Amino acid sequence: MGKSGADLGVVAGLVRASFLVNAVYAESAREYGLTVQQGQLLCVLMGRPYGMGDLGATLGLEKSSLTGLVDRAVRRGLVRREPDPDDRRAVHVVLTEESRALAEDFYAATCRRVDELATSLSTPDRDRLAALLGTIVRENEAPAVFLDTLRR
Amino acid sequence: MGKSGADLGVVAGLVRASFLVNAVYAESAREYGLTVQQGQLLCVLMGRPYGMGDLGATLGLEKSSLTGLVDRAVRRGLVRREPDPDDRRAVHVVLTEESRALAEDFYAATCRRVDELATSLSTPDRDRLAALLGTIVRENEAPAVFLDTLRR
DNA sequence: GTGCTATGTTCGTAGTACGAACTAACTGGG
DNA sequence: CCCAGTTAGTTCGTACTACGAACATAGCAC
Repeated sequence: MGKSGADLGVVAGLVRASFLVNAVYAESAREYGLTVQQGQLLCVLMGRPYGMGDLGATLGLEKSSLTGLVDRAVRRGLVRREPDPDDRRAVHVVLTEESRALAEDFYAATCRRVDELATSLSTPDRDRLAALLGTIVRENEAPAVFLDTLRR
Repeated sequence: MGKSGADLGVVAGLVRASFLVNAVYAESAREYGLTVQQGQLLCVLMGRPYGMGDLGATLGLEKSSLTGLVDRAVRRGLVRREPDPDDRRAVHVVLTEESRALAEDFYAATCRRVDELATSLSTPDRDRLAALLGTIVRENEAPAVFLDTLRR
């Protein structure tokens, strides 16, 4: 079976829903004077500091791309590079004190907006959708680009 | 209720699933020597020609951004600007003969990859997911950035 | 036919993303 | 101890993305 029947429905649904999420993410970022990538960086770093290597793997970027992203984020005071005490080549990228609040506001605003995309669903449908997407995310090892642990 | 319980599950699920879809889309585009935006442009134009205005609305871009995207696509022979016979200010952006095949290959490859994201779901679960995402897409009037009409 | 609006383009700026080439630091074998 | 090879990040050049402001034309309404 695999590729027949309602399959295209799933595919088009996923692609178009992604398009909506991207738009909402961009709108949120803009509201906070961030680019999408900077917003994503903040959301990742809310969880914990990362080395450049891990950060690139998480965001799906080449290291050369990441250097620039972090440079610009440093210039805007969003993050800091801290030396790794155990490895003088490595750095830890960390949120600054000022940007932690910004990151949390951005995160909350983005959650609210994404949540609103699903307002037309009933509570049980939301739960079903969450479970189905959860399976996809788990099976494909989507990195922690957006926290899940602040529920309630 | 609104913001309690498993809500964050839906939000994080949507955001992370989008991240997966974006990655897959980028991988597909790369395989065909396209940028993500050029791939998106081809997918939109597969349906029908668009004027710059409609195209910007569909892709969520300002007109000034679109001019450049179309310029580069023209330079690569992906699309053509045709004069609108009824309005000498307006143009229709159209796929070229050569790029139609490319667009269809890209579309098919992307479908395959996105489909693979959901291989761990049972057929009824896929149908449920398609229905739930369909509701979100419909309620939020997601534009036709990815065709849905080639279903069997 | 003279203002108003709509359709696109141009220009300047900032940011994104990549690969190739590079530097510095760690690591393991001898 | 030392050196070869690996690993962590940066630099550089190129192409592309996206925006707003300012612009030129063409249609439209009165």
